Amino acid sequence: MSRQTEEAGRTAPAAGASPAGRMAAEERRQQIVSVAMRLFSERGFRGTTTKEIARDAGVSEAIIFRHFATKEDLYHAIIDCKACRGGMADMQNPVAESVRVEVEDAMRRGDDRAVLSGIALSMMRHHHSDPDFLRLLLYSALEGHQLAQMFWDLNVRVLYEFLGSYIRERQRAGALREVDPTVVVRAFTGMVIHHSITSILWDTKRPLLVVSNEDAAREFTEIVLRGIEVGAGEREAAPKGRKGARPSTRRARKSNGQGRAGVKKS
Amino acid sequence: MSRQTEEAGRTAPAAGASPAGRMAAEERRQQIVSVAMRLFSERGFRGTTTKEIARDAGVSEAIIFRHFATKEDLYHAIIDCKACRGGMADMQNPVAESVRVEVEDAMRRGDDRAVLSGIALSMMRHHHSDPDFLRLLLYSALEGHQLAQMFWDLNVRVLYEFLGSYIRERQRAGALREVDPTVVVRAFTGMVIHHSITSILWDTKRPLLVVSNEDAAREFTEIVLRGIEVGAGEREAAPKGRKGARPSTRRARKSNGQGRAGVKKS
DNA sequence: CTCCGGTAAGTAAGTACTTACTTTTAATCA
DNA sequence: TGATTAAAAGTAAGTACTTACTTACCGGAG
Repeated sequence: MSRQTEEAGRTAPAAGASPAGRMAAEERRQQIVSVAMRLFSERGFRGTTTKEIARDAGVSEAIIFRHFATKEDLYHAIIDCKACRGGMADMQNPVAESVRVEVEDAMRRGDDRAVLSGIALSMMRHHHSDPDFLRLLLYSALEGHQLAQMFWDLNVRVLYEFLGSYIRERQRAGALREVDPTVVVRAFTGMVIHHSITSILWDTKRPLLVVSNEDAAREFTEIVLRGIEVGAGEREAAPKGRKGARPSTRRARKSNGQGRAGVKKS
Repeated sequence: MSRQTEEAGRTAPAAGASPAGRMAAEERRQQIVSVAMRLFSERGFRGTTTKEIARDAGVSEAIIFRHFATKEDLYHAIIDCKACRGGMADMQNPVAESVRVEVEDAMRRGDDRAVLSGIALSMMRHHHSDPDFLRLLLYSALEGHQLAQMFWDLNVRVLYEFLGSYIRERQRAGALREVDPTVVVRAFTGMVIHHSITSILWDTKRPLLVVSNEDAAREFTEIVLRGIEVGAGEREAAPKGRKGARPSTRRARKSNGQGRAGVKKS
């Protein structure tokens, strides 16, 4: 008993503002969702108890179940609140919208560096500003909840099509060499996402690499772009590898045409 | 139930006649560890019950606690069995050893492509041959268990030093441009690990990219290497970014420690 | 008064872990 | 050889506690 004194101030009848006394239903609902999201992201869905959520929200456990029929329901509320947002597909988010406009503008100019680093920076900023969401997503993927699938379809697939078709276009324009665009997208997003995950999840104490988001975005962009630009000596020639390496483009295009690599039904 | 007939035939120490139920202690211990590892990797440590482990091992729950004092103990047995193995640091593993020899040989020859694709291929093969371990690691990192930290220190740190110092050496030799080697390692491992995680964890149905480990290793290697090789027109010139991009090397070299000329061997 | 946000005190089904007991195995000894 | 014995593999049925979820009842604002 009286365990909630620490957090909620126990409705504190004192004249001062009671921090979490009585809330309107919708307000309380929001608060529970946000507390639950934090805890799910820390301990996973299975690893979080409704009692913990209640304690952190400063209410009794029964309140949770007044607002949400089941724990699973609470999870779905989080999805509704979060799943669709946060990626390039998020039209509602004004920040993401401005990034999209900026990136699409760079696309029109053919400024590959601005395109890639714009995307990378927007992803990294999102990851770092909302690390809980990254953890939530990872847990969701491991635990097999639908948040992961939803995020994948709503954001990742969109990004692959968006970036992939841009790369294809630039290849037709002769600016980029012939590599499977899907491989390039995977490589690029791999750098970015792995960097975020690493610095948020693993590399916290004694970090191997400390770099600002801006610098990281610039470096990654530079590596990938140099990696896929047509070289000085291969402007008009057949797309061949140099320096005695295997002509790696051949294989990739083969695996592309051979089956269902990358390109979907369209 | 004859659930236990599936795994681990019989005890075999004395003349046959073991009715497939009873095992020698060490054998049973091993079996429990392997069952637990599978379940932990599927549902996480918190999400797996000792009852489930017992059922899948075909014994009663009490047997688990005869072999392992606590559930946590069982987790530590998994660490002992798995944590140190599986990376470049694993000297016991003959396969990893041969890869290491191969890669070090390529390093001596200065064959950058063989170095990078050898490392990438070995990582990817390991991920795909033991996907449980990848999931276990991710769960471990999220749940804050020490397996993650141990793996990080024993494998990731080693790889960063190993690859990083090679890149630094090749930069001194004038073969690679001046980027922070740590950034390059992060970019490269990011491609590889993200690709593994993506294809194992997320991209299972309707995959965005289907590519063999060999092709992926070659493509990633090609992108990164072209990305960090000195360009045709910048052999002797000061290392500057081109195409109007910022000179991204500035920051990176600062954190690197500004390597002097001093060519080693090639 | 009467909603309605809030609580205390449940419940049944888990949870990790234990106890008390039986069966199998293999070495020992009359 | 074959009965004796002790240790180890195994089990059924617990214990104390936690879990998601319920029920019955407050009390202050409109």
